[in-house]
Amino acid sequence: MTDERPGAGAGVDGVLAALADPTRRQLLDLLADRGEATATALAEQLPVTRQAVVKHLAVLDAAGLVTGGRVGREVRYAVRPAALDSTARWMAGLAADWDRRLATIKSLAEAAERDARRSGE
Amino acid sequence: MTDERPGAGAGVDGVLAALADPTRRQLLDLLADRGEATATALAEQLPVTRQAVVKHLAVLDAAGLVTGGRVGREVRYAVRPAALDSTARWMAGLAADWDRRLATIKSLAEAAERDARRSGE
DNA sequence: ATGACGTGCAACCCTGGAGTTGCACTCAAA
DNA sequence: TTTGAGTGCAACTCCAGGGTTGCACGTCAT
Repeated sequence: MTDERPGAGAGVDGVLAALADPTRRQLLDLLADRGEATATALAEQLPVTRQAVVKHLAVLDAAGLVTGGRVGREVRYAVRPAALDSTARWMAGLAADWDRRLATIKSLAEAAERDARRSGE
Repeated sequence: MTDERPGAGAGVDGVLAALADPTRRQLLDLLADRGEATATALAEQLPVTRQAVVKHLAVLDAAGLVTGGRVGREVRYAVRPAALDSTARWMAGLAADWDRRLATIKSLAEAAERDARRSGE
């Protein structure tokens, strides 16, 4: 894992799914603080087992929110803001799109009502 | 539900949890297209029951992504971009924050290394 | 008034994922 | 070469939630 998919804005649902879990968000926060940490170290700061942390890190890694690098006999994980950032942009774009569509629909509805008022009543 | 909590940046995890489900995203897309629709109408466009749609709409409503209004014997739902937009901002802020923290940590590490190199070796 | 349509409620499966435990493996230091 | 710390793998439990079915309740039109 930790593969660098180049054209990937496709990771959005992965990021969303990853961010949906509170423990995972907490994990990311811890990582952002320390810069680097091993699964065991992180587990000590959380009310869960190391294994649980490992699984979460795997999910985060698959979502591109985190990278794991081996140093000797331990594995250091670090946060990577890129995926989060791109998802944020995607989301902002979506919000803008909704606004656009809703505005269009609203204006159409108003026009239709004007027409109806003019001819029918 | 559909309560307008004013100071709410607290809805973020609600929005994330809501957005984590693909069906729910699809539902939001359909709603953004039509502007308004009933649960039954939406269910016809999806491979799931009306009941499933109702549950999803309840979740989306609780997350503030959707509003339900009663018109006669039917309930019209509409998308509301506000919550999505605020979450997007929150996310962008978080990404920026991570960047900041990582930069700080990196510079600290480099400084420490310089020191070590100067005195020790 | 009565049938048809739309909604609401409740009980019920069933899968996925969060979490655990136990053990085997690897690497570094004594 | 042992000893211990850190990791990896696998099987297992448990429950939240996505989905369904069935029925009761309101609401509009005829």
